[in-house]
Amino acid sequence: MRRKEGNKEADILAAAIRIFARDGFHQAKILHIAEAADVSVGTVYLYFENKNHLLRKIFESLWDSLLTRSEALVNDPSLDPLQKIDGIVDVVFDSFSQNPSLGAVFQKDMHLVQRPEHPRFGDYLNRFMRLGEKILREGQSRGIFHPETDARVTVTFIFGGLRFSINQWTLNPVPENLELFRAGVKRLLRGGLSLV
Amino acid sequence: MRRKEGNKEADILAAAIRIFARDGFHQAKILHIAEAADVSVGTVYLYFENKNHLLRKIFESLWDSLLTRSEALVNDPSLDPLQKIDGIVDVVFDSFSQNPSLGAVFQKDMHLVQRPEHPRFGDYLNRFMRLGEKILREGQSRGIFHPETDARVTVTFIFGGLRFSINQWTLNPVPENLELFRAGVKRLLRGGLSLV
DNA sequence: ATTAAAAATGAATACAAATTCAGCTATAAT
DNA sequence: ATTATAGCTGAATTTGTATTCATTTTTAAT
Repeated sequence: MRRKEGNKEADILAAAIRIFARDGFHQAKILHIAEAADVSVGTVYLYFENKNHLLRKIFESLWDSLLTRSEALVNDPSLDPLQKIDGIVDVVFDSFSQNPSLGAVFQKDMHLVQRPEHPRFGDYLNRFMRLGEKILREGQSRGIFHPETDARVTVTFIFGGLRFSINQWTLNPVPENLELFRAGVKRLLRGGLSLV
Repeated sequence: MRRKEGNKEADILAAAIRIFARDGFHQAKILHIAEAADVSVGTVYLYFENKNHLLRKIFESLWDSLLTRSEALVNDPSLDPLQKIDGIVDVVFDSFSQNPSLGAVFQKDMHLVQRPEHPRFGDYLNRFMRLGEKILREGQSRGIFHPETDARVTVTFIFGGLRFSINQWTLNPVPENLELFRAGVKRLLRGGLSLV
């Protein structure tokens, strides 16, 4: 028998993230992913059924990580709602800080898996949104958030803002800039623009 | 000679927006666009060089409209910075209220034209962002916006939030929901989440 | 009525790239 | 040393669809 050397599955997945980030899913060529992973084209198909599965795997593990961390945060009774909002911002930024390419894929290609034929991915997003809404409603019922805030609308806006911010950061992914985004977003969410 | 009947160019463009919105640019078939526009495949190529040009035309006219209206708003001396922020929100929502499909394309396919080989589209986005930053800095120098707000970061977040909000609205594009988004976003931007 | 040429058609073509698979390679077991 | 077989390769195949263009249709002018 022959033994597998290294971890080709992980190498291919990491390469796919880089190539999808650079070229976008549909422009990305399997040959380029194979080259970036230092394997042959055929090997990509030994580990992944096809190109679409590659993308789905990327989003599955991303959502798993985002949801696991966010759920822990939301259910932590030692945190107040404002700390939970900051925590969600941290969860999202920290999920991409070590892998800017993943952030670019998250922005550019999420809609490719979010289709009626793959309800799983719609569920992921809904679960994430519901966590956000839960924080907002908790803050409202405790009297520390504006009562007239529409939770659904606000969470949608925040999700879009975070996602695009991450994508813009990936254009020049230096850690200092991510910290600027992190602080700026928290500031805006807490207090808004207006001084009064 | 034969005379053109109707306005096929406009019909094709409108059909392309619908099909791109439904299927995404790369999944969309020229045949489906032709059918939706009630013309033949060949006719699409009489009016547009190729599929990419179709997408570029959509974004060109969208950006022209967004920038023209936003520039007028930002340069209106009768408005204070907070009114200008509300105005930008209105400009964006109003640009899609009559055509939800355009909103879906704006979210899903913008990155396809935003590439180094088409600097024009990078410029459009930059111009739009600079208008937003101008409003924020004006508000800060007038002492009505938080001085520690980072204009670039904040504008990026707002842009992403608006774009994703529009896209979520297009999933169920009833006017009442758009008004919920409009009011909710303005509320959040003005005062943030926290009551204190 | 006939004609000229613009407008429109859609079957045929071209082509890019995803996917396959027959053959090759490396290694664990004997 | 030999063998069996899992792991890997990449040229050849298949597939899907964008694009072309020879042909047909329409209508304005004569």
